[in-house]
Amino acid sequence: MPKKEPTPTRPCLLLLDGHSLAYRAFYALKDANLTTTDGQHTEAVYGFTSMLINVLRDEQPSHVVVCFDRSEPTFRHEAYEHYKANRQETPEDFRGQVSLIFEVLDALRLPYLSLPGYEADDLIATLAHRASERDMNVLIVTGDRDALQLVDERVTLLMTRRGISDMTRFDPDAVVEKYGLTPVQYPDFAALRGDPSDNLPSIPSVGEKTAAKWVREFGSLDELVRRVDEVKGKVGEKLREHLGQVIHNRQLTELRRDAPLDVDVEQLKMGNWDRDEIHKLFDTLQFRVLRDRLYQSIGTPEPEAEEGFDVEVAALGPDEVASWLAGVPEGRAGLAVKGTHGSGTGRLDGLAVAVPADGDGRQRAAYIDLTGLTEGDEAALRAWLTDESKPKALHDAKGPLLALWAQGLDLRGLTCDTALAAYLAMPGQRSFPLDDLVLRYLHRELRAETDNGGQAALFDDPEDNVGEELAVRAQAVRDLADALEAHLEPRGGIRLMREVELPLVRVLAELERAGIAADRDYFTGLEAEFGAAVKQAVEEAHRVVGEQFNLGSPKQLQEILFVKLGLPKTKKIKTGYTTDADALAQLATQTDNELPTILLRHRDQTKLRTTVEGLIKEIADDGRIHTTYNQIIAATGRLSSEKPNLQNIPIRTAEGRRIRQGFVVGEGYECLLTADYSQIELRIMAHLSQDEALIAAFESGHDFHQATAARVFDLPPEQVDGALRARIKAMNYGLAYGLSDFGLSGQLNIPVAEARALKEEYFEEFGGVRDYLGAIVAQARHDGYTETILGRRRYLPDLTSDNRQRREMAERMALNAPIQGSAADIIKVAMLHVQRALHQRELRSRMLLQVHDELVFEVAPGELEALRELVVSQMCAAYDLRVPLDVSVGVGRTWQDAGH
DNA sequence: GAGAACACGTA
DNA sequence: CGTACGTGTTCTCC
Repeated sequence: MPKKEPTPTRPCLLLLDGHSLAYRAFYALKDANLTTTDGQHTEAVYGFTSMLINVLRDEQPSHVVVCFDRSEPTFRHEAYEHYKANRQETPEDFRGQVSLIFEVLDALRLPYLSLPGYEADDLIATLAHRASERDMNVLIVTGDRDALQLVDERVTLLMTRRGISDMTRFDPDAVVEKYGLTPVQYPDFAALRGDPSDNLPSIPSVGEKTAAKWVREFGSLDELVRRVDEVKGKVGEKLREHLGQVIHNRQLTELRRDAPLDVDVEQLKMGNWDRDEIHKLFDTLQFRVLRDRLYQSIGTPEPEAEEGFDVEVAALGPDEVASWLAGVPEGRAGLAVKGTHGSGTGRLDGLAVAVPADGDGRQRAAYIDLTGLTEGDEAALRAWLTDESKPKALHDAKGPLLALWAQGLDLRGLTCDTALAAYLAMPGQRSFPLDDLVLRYLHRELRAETDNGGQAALFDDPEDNVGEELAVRAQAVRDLADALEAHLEPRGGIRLMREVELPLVRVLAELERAGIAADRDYFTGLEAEFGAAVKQAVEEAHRVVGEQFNLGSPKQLQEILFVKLGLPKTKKIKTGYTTDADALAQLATQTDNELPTILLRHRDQTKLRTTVEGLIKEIADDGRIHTTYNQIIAATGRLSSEKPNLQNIPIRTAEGRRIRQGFVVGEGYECLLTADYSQIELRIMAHLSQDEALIAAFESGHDFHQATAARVFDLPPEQVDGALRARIKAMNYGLAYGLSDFGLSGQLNIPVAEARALKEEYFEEFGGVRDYLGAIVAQARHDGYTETILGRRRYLPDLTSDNRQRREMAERMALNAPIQGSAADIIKVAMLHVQRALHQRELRSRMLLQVHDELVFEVAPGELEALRELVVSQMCAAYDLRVPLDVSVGVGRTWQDAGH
């Protein structure tokens, strides 16, 4: 669930443990067996460099240094002769890779260091200490748990989890959450537990659990030693017996913060790397893909430093919230929250409010720690948050809203969501990080400004740092809301935001919170059944081919199908010839070999099995599946659904539909109801094109495809057979996607010439459609964007590209965007109206899902007919098209039964 | 190990 | 050489 709110980037020293990371990389990639052509192994240097590139990209440190161990004995060896005595010899293949890492660091102009007698950890501890004293933030990257002791308010630890780039971020809270110990307590714990990797002995029958329990109970090892007689039982005896050893361990687990390093933190500032040298080195190492990644991710030098935010933040203590909120000036406040959210719920830890500047022009903000509120505070905060007349702005509000709800709070008066506004301004972008938007629209850095420029003002109390960072975000959101509205206003996007997208946030949050009930036992049974079918298909395939192979590997499949069996070649793809379902179906008809059919069945069943597995994993404790809707992903204005994606649950095949039977009505409700728009995109096409023949086809009362086919082939509708209808149906739908003659021919399995002729015949009857489609592309090329019925834009700069492929792609997008996008507009409006009507009539029934043109509801007892009427009327009336909107409804115990 | 490529489900 | 998505698996990287 947890999706952490991003924290602002600020100047910081990045400290890496070279050997620790190199080893991790080596072992993670050992099976990959990476070597250059002359046999030099590169697993460690490759993995280390790959990780380094990512960390530099993601963390954007201002200073960096990589610390290495030395081969000489350290002070720990002197104190304890068996220190690390159990270490295995360095693997042969690892040899020489550390010096290659040095070469990479040289070329990147990144400093690295080591010191005789000290381990990298001690150097890191020392430098972290020195940087802290200078008010810098520190980020440590290592795989060594000993570094946990260094974590504090200013020092964050990224510890590799499994491999090398899968890292956990530890701030003090995270350390406590994970280990139940503070960072300061960690070395005490490590001493008690012992450490096999350092060869520190442990106390017999005392493991991590007991060690941690003692440290928690007594607070520290010192205290435990002082009161060691209080420890009862056998373990107490063992402890007393080994106390000397533990105390000795303790001297070794402490990292030295006073290593005599002759280096000033300021010397570690990042510089520009040597492109030539990188090219040469990567040539010898034969890093091709990595070179591209390097240049792509951090190839462009930093933009010139921008100003930060000048904001005065008050960390509100107990009983200060009410009075502070009472003094908030008129005007829109910016909000920023600290917490996590996902799967229809969340948690809120803190909240920053930035208010309009008053007389002296100084920006004011407050940070409210949600964990320490008095009753009065909470009442005041609740009143302010829910006061419709207090306008507020927030970035990506749906998650915070869920977090507020989980806390028993609510939010009203939201007049701008800066992520939504940015989405409407730049619908093609797929993410909208606040710092990027701030740079783009406000020409500022997302950080606090100080009088001395550069470095952020840091408070003495590190707690205030969280507050300050959040306050900066709140202030940025406030300013950004104004800037984005000013941008959208002349482009006609304000109404769409205020009247559709913004109110929809709450509706989507309600859907996510409700979730849909799942029948876990049923799904489990289904999974087993699909699994058995997969197994059988695998066995059959192996038998037919006469050898074992991986059916899930397109690469091996190509080898089997086209080389070993010599079957006809299929469509070319990058890596050879496709083995997709179309191709396999083709092969099945072309040859006598039963393999393609077996493979198709295997694909089917595998897909179904993994779908069910994915669903089972997402069933929450309440027995329901809570998807997350993304409102700011799809370039056309549609929603998307993730974790899990409930917008692609199978429906086409009977086998697939069985999955829908696992989505059931929840406890206390009567049944599920689904309502979907029939042919909404075609109706929109009729509306937009104003083609009278198409409009007439919708009004004829006949089946639409049948009616259009009748017109094209000049037959009475009753005489249109299935084949003719299918042809025109493919045409009807294809048009909205920019279907080519070639594509149509492929789809209908007819020659291209025939497809072209069919299209001609179609357009003879529906000329308005052709005119419209041509006009829409021309308009989009002229304006640079398309527009939906509600004025939602999609920008398509490629319409004027010299590259034919790109241009034609953009043309198809231009054809489709107004149609798909208008359908998205309509169902969004429908959702708002339905939800409003449900509340107004105080019905207990609730909306659960949206699947582009379908809504799914859970019907409360006795409300079926009222709900049906409400839903149909609201959906039909959502928008006034030239043709009526048709809605069909189904009811049943499961999603499948409620289908139609 | 991460990222790309492939394959496939929905509207 | 039909649009829009999200997810799972395998393979490449060198």
